[in-house]
Order: sequence, then C-alpha cells, then structure tokens
Amino acid sequence: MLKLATWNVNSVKARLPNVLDWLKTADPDVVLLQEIKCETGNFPYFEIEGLGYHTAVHGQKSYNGVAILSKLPIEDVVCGLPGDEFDTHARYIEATIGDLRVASIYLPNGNPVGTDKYPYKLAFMDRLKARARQLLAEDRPFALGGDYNVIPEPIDCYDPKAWEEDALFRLETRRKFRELLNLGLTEAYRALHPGQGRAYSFWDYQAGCWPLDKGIRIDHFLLGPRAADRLVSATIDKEPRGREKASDHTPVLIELETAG
DNA sequence: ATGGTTGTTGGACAA
Repeated sequence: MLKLATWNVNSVKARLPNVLDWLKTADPDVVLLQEIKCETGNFPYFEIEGLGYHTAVHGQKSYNGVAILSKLPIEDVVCGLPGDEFDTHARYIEATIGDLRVASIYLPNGNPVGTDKYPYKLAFMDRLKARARQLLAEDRPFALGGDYNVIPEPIDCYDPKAWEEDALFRLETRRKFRELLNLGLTEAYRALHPGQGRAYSFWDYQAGCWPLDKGIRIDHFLLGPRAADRLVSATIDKEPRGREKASDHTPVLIELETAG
C-alpha cells in the first residue's frame, strides 16, 4: 500500500515542529507540500531527510513554494506548470515515484475577483487541464494533489451563500474544475464519500472558524484512471489543525494499492 | 462588524 498526503503548511519554517511530529505519527510514504514560503536552498532538508524522506523542492522567497517528500526515490523532477513562460510563482512540481507520476499543486487563490488575480487563476486551471490531458495520453498512473483553492460543491462549504461570489466558489471556478474532472479524473475524497458534507480541509484563522467548524474543502487529490483503479481510502486528518501553531489547512490522505 | 488572524518582513501584501 502506498499512503500519500497533501498539506498546505503555510510556511514550512513556522510549521516545522508540527510537520515533523505529524510525519512521525502519520508515517505517509509520499507528502505533497504547498506554501512552504521559502527559497529552494532554505528548505529544512536536514530535519526532513532525517526522517527517511527524499525531497524535491520548488521554492521562492516569501510566497508560494511547493515540495514533494517520498520514502522511495524521486525521479524526473519538473518544476513549474507549462504554458506560461512569464509565470514566476513557484506553484507546481511534478516527479516520478515508483511507477506513479505525482504533482504538488498550489493553485492560485484568485481573490479579489475583478483584479488580474482571477484571470490568472482561470488560466492556471486551463494550463493544468492541458497537462492532465498529456498525462492521460501517456497512459500512466498519476496523482495530482494539492491546494486547489476550489470548493467543488455546496456541501464542501459551511455557508455556500456567503461564498457565492468568492474566487474559490463562484460558478466560473466550479465549472473550470468540473472541466478538469470531465477529462476523466477522479476526485479521490468525493469518489469514496459521495454526498458527505462537513468534511473540510481548511478553516480560516479568523473569527473562530476552527472552533465553530466553519470550514471549506479545497485540498484535493485528482487521480488518473490507472491510479483511481488502485484507490482504497481517502481521509482528512483534522488533528494537526487543532494544534498550537497550526496551519490553516489540514492534511488530506489517500491510499493506493501497490501495483501488482 | 468598514471586524477578525497568521506569516513574511520589517510596511504592505497574501491568504
């Protein structure tokens, strides 16, 4: 069995004790990190490799930044999502682990709608669609995990009405996300928990959202058909969100049967 | 609630 996790840590430096603790207890084989908020050279390689992980990091100063951790060797690392040579944000890293192609994705937030941030988000989603098409054509198992900054359906939000015009939930965003799924991808958590609400992966730091359970589900695993055929579980581990110095996101996990 | 919080950074900006 291969256990994969995706977690937006909101600064790997500020979160390091929490991240190390969680890696020790959850013991995932593959971890996709987002918002590491450090330059590639400043990643805490020593501490994380000390727990038995290989690392592939695509960082930048202050903002964004993504990484892949894996107990098995990481091969053929590609940094950046193709399709816009002027995109300077470190939001995408892709690599091969065993026979699986994986990506760690930090999709743009897109707020406020009405600024250039929103079209940037939509264009990023189009680029991701193009990349997913290529991976499907390669007929190889793949898992695209990360902070999609997309609330797929009303049941993924504590108050859909309040989020109607938000870049994470407005119809145009949800339509684009469905276009991605309609290529033939499986959204792992929803596939195994149809109709289940109140399963959130993010709670804002503000206004007591965590204690009031005012959350949204925006961290997802999208699987190609050959990975989806191996999917055995999808869970959200809320424990890290309740800790001192927590990230505003909590890890989402899937288990894939090992190729036989 | 024209609030509220956290992180990077050392004043805004991003989320």
